[in-house]
Amino acid sequence: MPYNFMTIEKKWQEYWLANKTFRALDPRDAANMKKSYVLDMFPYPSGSGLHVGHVENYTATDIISRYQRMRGLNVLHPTGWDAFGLPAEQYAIKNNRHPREFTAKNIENFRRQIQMMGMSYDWDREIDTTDPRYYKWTQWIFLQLFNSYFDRIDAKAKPIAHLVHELMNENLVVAPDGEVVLNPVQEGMERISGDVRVERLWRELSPDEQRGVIDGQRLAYMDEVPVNWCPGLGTVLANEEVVDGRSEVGGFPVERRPMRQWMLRITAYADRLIEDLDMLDWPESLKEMQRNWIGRSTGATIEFEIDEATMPGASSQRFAQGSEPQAAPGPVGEAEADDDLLITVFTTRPDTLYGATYMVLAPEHPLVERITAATHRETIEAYRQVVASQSERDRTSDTKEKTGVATGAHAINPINDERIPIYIADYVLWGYGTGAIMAVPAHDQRDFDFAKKFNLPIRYVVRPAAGELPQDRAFEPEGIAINSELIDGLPTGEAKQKIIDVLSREGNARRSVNYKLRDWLFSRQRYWGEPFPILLDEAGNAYAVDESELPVTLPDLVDFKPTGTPEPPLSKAKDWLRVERDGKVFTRETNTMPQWAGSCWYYLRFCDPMNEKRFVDVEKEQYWMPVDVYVGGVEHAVLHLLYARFWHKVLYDLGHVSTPEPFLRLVNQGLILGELEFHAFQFSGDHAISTALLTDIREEATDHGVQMVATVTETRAKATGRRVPDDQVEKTSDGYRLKSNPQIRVDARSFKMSKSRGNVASPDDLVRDYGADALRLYIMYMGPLEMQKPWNTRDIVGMTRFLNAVWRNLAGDEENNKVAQIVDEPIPQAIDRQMHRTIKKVAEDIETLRFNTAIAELIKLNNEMNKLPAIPRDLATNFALMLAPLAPHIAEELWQRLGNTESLTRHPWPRYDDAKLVESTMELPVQVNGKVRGKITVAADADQDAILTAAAEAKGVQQWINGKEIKKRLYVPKKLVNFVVA
RNA sequence: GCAGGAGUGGCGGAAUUGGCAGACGCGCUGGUCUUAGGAGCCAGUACCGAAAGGUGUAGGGGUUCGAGUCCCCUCUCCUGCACCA
Repeated sequence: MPYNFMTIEKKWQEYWLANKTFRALDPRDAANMKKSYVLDMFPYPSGSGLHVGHVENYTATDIISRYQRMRGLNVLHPTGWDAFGLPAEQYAIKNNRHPREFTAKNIENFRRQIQMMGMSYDWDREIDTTDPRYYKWTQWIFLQLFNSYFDRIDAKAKPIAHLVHELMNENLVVAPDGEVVLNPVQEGMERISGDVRVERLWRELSPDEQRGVIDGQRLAYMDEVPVNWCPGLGTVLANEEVVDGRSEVGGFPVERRPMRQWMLRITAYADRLIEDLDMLDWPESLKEMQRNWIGRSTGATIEFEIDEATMPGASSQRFAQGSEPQAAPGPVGEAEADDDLLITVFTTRPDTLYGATYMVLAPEHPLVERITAATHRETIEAYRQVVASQSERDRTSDTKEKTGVATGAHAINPINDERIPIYIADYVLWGYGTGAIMAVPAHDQRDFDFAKKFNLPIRYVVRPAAGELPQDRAFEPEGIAINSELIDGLPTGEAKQKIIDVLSREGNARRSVNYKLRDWLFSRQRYWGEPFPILLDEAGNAYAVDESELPVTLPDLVDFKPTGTPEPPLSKAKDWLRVERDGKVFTRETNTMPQWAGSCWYYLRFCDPMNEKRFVDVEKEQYWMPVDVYVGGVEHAVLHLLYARFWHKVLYDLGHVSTPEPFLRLVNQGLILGELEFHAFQFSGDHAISTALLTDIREEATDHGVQMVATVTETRAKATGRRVPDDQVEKTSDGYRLKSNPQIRVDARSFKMSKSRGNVASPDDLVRDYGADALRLYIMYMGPLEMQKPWNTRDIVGMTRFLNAVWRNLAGDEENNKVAQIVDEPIPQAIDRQMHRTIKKVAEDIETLRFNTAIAELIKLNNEMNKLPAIPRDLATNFALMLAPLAPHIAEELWQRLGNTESLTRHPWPRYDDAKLVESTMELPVQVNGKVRGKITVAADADQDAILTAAAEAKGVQQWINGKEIKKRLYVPKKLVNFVVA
């Protein structure tokens, strides 16, 4: 009869809850305890409940937390619910329920499941992002963003009030493009009057202009941008919610259309978000993902004049066009004045300027209408319409041939005054750089392909430092400049500098930095999200709701369905909508915040979750932050983790938090895949196929669900795979084959768990069948935390056996009257040494998150205990303590049965004695020419000569060295002996 | 294409300042106890070989007394990004 995990686990879960065992102490109560903040990525409480991936995540941090409590640390280990979001809302609409009701039910289920796993959260700190007491502060932080701007000189956020102050004092002035810059007079320069580009003083602006300048600087601002509008769902969608031009939920078509939206100025933080990665202990791959996402590249912006003599009939008449372009994120303002027709390009290779033989504008570029020759208008317009109708995916498909059309206009290359034609083409993206390029076909493969197709000249201006120039493709690496008058012979690095220097004297170029990152589209036309704390006047100007009026609660709508138009559902809340302030009528902002909002700062709220006066108490924030270990899935590598860092930095700049980064150490747990599947491949019919012909094995969706298919190379036919049980499969030298018919090849692989595949492991079922402790152990034992690994239910039984054996050794089995013998005797020397080794190893392994080997050590020690006729009490005690972080329920029960009355949660981790680790003798392998031929056992303090002598005489060694010249005798201390013979 | 990670028995995986490859678990084989066992216990389990011995960490080459580990080349798989100028 195995131990009754059902009863024991329930008992201890109730005990922990009732006694608030895992409460973190506030700094004032913590004396001089060292703190540790151990955080999970808190769950979105979906309808399908806890996933084994959650269990992996939360078990890992639970082990760390429990271990650190035993180490005497004050541990903050909280959880909560990231509960706003589209799935709940969709479900509610479909089932005619309120999302709040559905969300509450899901939270309850998640809480039950998490508690059933024995997670040691401090439940007094539970957070729900949909609770007005929480989102009050989400709104408050939004107002911090709204009321701040990014000071480019100090590279940090400051209050808008400070900006106004500086403008009024004329330390800052307003540039023609609306940017705020240092007053040149203050810099000791004179303002040049009559220049179109002159900066203006604050007092020279009208009130409306002043407002425009201020609003244009806010970190939270409104702008007209193209968004993913999904008429079927009646909402905009984030890019990640759009798959192949259709909504991920429901599969409705998604179109790009410009809408006035709230944006957050994350681009201002691009550099700091990259630089500060260096101070973080995060996986290198994840840092790289963030760097790539931000996509910083350095180079130059260069201005090309348009040759107006070549624009016969070009007019400023507007084209009818579907989508309006987004303002260029590039640092150089657009040339607006009519007499100043310039194309600004960004390039990372200014050294190839002599090789620029044409230019390309993105089809959406506003200059296109102004420069297109009358003779080209029709083709240009037709092309622009084709592009506008294409989905993002069609447009960026990599197999696509280059397309484009000429505008008939020409530009002047500023370095050599050459006239070059201007095209539009969809391979130039409006959203990146300035939306225009100088095309250098000799040194950019894309330009090369385009030039070939349109018969444009290809001029090599860089040669490789060694070797030949290619003939049939672009030469992209750096090299030595050629055919480039001013820079001939210069290596690429110097050539770049010189070109920029020369051109910048004329004002035609400057060094610049470009980013892929765009400002964060922060509003959604949904009901189930945080309302913006914003009032709009009749002109559409935004005003912050007074802090004293927070939270702006989500109105309790009966009809919260999308309107079918871009008008958000909140516009139906007529009473809520209208607000009067100081005799003026305002309308509330009816967009809501995206799901990311709540998770951008939840880790701060955990420090002080009940505070009604502040989002987090100063002292508590200083004590707990930063998060010491943060564990979660890699799916949040760029979105959540970038957004949260951004918010944190804004709060840091404004003095609200004390650290520049929120998460010091971050670990991604590896994905748990479904069980290994075997698929046998054959043609339809019974013809076995020569399996060597099978290639490109993959999944394919059919009417009957997902199935495996493979291409048969020579015939280009398809073979389908049928799933077979593993006992029908054998491994051969050349992959897996069917036992019954070795002709048939079997493909073995694991897939992501999914309902449609039917390979989802359910924590509820597993806990019922094996218990929480066994499940925790199994998931941690599967392999290293960070690694992707396949599920295998069959293996869990190993952990069940282990726990049963521990139970037999330490608690006995009362029903079979085999009560374990716990004796108050000293621990026998051999097992004592192993116990000390285990104490050391398990601690090290938990600290380095190698839970799999920690468990292996405990299994080994228990296997040794099996052999003892009776278990010494100290050994039993230490074993229970070591097991506690990993399998807490059984450990508490054993601890109690060993005579302790209090939970072991804060009992000190057992100590090991270094002296006990050393052995008096050691066994050394003896190698001859690097091969092990024998073993010797010698005293641990034996000297080298004695060891070598013993080794030479060892059994099994003699025959390999007898009669041979020993060239070398190696003794690697405490490792081995090696004889090198001729 | 670019970037990052990985490749070790039938399966999951151990072993890293270079030093006994396969810890530990699953599975499997034999034995034992049992009315029975999805329980327990004992023994075995990388491959070839009767044995002696030989061969083995995706493949090839190199450094070294000694390489899963370090260096070079190649292959495969995973993950992310992808016309980013």
